Amino acid sequence: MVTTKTIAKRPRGRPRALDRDEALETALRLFWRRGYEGTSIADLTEAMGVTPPSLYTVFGSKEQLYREALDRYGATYGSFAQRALAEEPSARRAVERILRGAIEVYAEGPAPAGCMLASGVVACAPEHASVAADVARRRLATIAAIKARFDRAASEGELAPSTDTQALASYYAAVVQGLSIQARDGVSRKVLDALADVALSAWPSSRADRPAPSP
Amino acid sequence: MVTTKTIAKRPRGRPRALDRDEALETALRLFWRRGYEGTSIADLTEAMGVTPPSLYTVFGSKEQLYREALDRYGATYGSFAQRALAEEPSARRAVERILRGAIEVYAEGPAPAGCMLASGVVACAPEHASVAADVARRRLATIAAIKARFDRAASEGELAPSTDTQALASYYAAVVQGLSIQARDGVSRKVLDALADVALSAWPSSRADRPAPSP
DNA sequence: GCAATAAACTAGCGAGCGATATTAAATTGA
DNA sequence: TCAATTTAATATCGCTCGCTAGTTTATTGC
Repeated sequence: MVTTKTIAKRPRGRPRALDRDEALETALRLFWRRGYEGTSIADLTEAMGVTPPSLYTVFGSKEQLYREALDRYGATYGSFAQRALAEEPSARRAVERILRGAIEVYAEGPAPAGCMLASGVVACAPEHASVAADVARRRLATIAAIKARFDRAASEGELAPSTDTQALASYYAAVVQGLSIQARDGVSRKVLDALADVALSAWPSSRADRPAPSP
Repeated sequence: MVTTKTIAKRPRGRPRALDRDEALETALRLFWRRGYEGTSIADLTEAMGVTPPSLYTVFGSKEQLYREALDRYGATYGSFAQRALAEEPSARRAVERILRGAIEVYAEGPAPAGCMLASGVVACAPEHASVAADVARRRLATIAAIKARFDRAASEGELAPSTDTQALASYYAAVVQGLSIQARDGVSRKVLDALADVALSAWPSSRADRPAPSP
């Protein structure tokens, strides 16, 4: 699925000069840094070292290439969230790992800064509405994944059964989205880490045993 | 400063047919909804009901028009934050009003959704780097304004002197930025309000009197 | 009324956009 | 060796981009 398997006998015609995987990584980084509308076919083909027809033969269209780049982002740089949700023993620890992982990728990533999804297509021309809807869907899916982990935590007793898991998931997703913007704006890693500390202090069990005081 | 004063005697030539203020509001809404790169001069002139030369006579260039639209946004739709910081008696109440005000504007605004600044130019083509830098500068200025209010609160005793006001300001700014993205993605106002409740529970004085328990 | 002034519109600039028809090059099967 | 097959590069396509030179229209001062 990732590459043309070397097992299959070489097909008939002229062999591919363009390495699909490598070209996709190149596209990912360009789209990540410049966004969908800010990246042109000329930018992409130049960075890949090919001419437009090759790109279109392999990827179909700019929009299809972008979606594949989003898939790849989710499977690589952006995979820290679902890995944390799947691997950590508690929802609380998963959230902490997500925030630290986000800072790691957003502030120290390969070249750009911020999240390709959170800081991807947000406002755009109406002719790109379907791309924007796709990106929005992926963002919402991340929130849903966090909520699912919180629901499990509620059923297991880690969180009170009355916990508003939807709100809590949206909340931590919002923090991650804010981290993405501020990482791009050049806010230092030290401040981002302290920001995450504050965000983690809102975890319900930290205050479950007493009512919130009114200032 | 806002309009050509009616006191001054009419200038010599043909009078302006394009209402500057009205045209700027039109531009603001288009840029807000579609972003800088997603809005074309043709979009703008069509919506204003004029031809390109009129726009260029009045506003100079697309980039200058965008910056003026950002100014106008800050003075109108986006003014809730600095008004809250200036008017509320405590930093805590200012923060609460900022979050509620953000939800109000982002989820119920005139037509678009989200914040023109937070969801404005984030990733873009290198030729628009100066616009991106301007937008980033405005976002950072908002954080600085919140921090200044927190510093005052620390000096007045509302916050502990040891409070990391920079982190706390970045944190609430991040929440607002996340609200902007999620409002655009169609997250319901009910969830956004509950999200804000969680965010407010991280306010330091809510937990200042005891150490955070480790789960 | 008429020159001066200023803003409006017509028409189109050069450049870049995403995408492709056409042709040349490289490999396999017979 | 050579037809068949597949990909790569050349050379654009039609369109839209931000922007403007040149002309027309509306108003004021004299």
